[in-house]
Amino acid sequence: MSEYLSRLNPEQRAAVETVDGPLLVLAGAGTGKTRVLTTRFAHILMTRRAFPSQVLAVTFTNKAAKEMRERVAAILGEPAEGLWLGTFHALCARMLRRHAELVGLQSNFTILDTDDQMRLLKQIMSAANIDAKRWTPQVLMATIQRWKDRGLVPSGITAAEDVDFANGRARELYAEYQERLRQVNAVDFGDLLLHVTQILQHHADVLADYHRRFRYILVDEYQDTNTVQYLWLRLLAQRPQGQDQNICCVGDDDQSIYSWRGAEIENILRFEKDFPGATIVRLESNYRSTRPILGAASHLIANNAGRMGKTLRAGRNDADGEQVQVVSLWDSEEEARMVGDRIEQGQRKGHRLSEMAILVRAGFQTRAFEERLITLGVPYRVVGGQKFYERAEIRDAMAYLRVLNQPADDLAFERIVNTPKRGLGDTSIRSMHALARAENKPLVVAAWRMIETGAVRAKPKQALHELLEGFARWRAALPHEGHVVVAATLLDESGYTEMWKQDKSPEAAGRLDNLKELLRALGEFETLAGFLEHVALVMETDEKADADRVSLMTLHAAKGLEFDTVFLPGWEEGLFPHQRALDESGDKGLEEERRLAYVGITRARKHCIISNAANRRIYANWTSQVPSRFLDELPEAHVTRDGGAGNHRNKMAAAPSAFAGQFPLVARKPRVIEAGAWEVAERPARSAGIPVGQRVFHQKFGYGTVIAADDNRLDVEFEHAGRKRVIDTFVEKA
DNA sequence: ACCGGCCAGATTTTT
DNA sequence: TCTGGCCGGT
Repeated sequence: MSEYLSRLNPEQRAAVETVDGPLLVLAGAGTGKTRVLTTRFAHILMTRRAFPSQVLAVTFTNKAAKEMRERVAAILGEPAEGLWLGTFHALCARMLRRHAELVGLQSNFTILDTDDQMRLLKQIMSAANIDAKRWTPQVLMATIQRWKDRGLVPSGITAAEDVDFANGRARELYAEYQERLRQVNAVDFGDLLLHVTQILQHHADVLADYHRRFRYILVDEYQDTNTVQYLWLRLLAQRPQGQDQNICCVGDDDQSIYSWRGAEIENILRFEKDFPGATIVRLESNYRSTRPILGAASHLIANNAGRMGKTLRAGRNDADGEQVQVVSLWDSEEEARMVGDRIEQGQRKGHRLSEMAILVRAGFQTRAFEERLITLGVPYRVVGGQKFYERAEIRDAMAYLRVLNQPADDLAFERIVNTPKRGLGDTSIRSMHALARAENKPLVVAAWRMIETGAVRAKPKQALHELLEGFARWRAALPHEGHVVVAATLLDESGYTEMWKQDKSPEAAGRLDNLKELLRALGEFETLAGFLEHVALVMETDEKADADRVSLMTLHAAKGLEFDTVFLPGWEEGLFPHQRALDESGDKGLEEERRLAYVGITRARKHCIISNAANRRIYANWTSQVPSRFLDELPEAHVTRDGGAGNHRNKMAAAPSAFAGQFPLVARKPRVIEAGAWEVAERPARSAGIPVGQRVFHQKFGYGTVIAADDNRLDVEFEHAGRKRVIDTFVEKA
């Protein structure tokens, strides 16, 4: 037996060796999904069932694609060349470049970023006289994206579906948007899938060609596919009667957390119907986490209806371990202190910071933890957040490069024509637009025309002339000077770098560094066009995961990662589950939130600490928070509860737990420390019951008398500020 | 053409 | 509380 097969357990082997016919692999968290996928890929090649170019392997992220490529190469013992392995978008971009003319594009089309899309939509909306206050371009963009996710072209949208926006004009605006994109030879992300699907549907010869080419199809994270991705896959996988449909989809319905982006969990639930005769293999042996962690996660997710059904078993020999801990705290600041303290304790025990993570529901939550970690001097990194290629200076520079590459890229030209300021305001740009539209020519052509005809004032005219001549010069220099040198020259001569050198804001220096980094990245590509394609599709730089740092990120960003220790703060109603998910999607929304909780817990290998705060500052004021219903859904057998502060939901938890004190980490120590040493001046007494009639002092409102008390909230008649409701920890007895 | 002040909004975001 | 987008003044 081949060596690579011997390393698999029986269920994994079944998933690898079932090569012919449709196969769905339901892979629970930590069950070796990636190993199965890559081994299967290699197995197909090793057994000579197909050449590398005859396998189509699709992922959602570039990271996953990269990892698969590397691991397949490792098994094969040589770099895997000529593969069709990549993200949905990258593969579609590749296909679309080959057949662009079938949808009215040229093969050198531009892939727009969201800024460009937004600008285009704003133009279209204002041209259509839509009240931008009532109907925002953001909403229109989301609407169009959702249609594209569903594989709908403008003509495919029924009037009934078009009622939400601008009195049923969204469809018309969508059509106009698509038309404008075609005029500027550009596509947005959604178009990559949409156009290719259209091509495959309407051009039998093209489809037949891909059918001949792809003998095996592998799909990762199938639970996250949206409708258009599903259609695309089905078109490629479906074969005439009698031929095997060799499609293998790997996924986990319990980890579907992207419905708000158009993902359809139904796709995975419906697999057997879509592909009759499909085999289903379940991977349930978890090699990542301890038994209590698996027990907690399984018990929680069992509250969801409509699952494929799957039970995680502990596959590790050392699976016994510490209970999952639920810690209830007074407020969000105390929560941050608790997490910070435990991180320090872990550090003292020799745990690596890179093996600890704080996973939050919403981005704003990271701030409290950042502040705390800074105070403690604990290095951390925030994963996600603003990406390199989303920064303004990078987008500007990219726009310059796009114009250099393709003069007809109107959106890019528009972005930089007055950046840095060249005295070209609204008026000049609008007349430039008008001319371009009238003659159906790109903006640059219109700009030249305006210079020739003197349709602009002297000052803007000269600035424009200088810019256009610059582009001609830089473009001419490309062949002999190379793209890196030309790019550097361009940024200097256009005045762009000078703009940031003049800028006195504290970020300016960093921006100049980023521009240097951009040039370095550009140097790794042989052509400018290749670089632009890469940036449009990848949108991330290779992160150097060098230093030993705590990771801070959203639960969404954490999918697919794992850590020894995971902190899951903020388990409070309204925050997690998030109110908006409940409002907008009801029970479905709740179930997705629960899956998110499941994803969070299953990131942990050994220690999982869940917390909630009774009070949290949201925007300006303190709000009292009800503990999350998910806390009640955790099984007592695997959970230790500590700290009753404000735990209204579960009275039992307020009583000392039978396990309290058994583990050093569970002790109430953190709270004792903070009470004595932290913010004593500002936050003196923990209420300890302030009686009605008590005279009190408040930092902001001054002196007053308590007239009513309701749990932790006090109604106080202040001598100067009047009657206010305050949280009791904010006052002291006077 | 540009700057400063005011008001609304504030989840998640693989490409 | 903080930020970003829009409007009105210079």
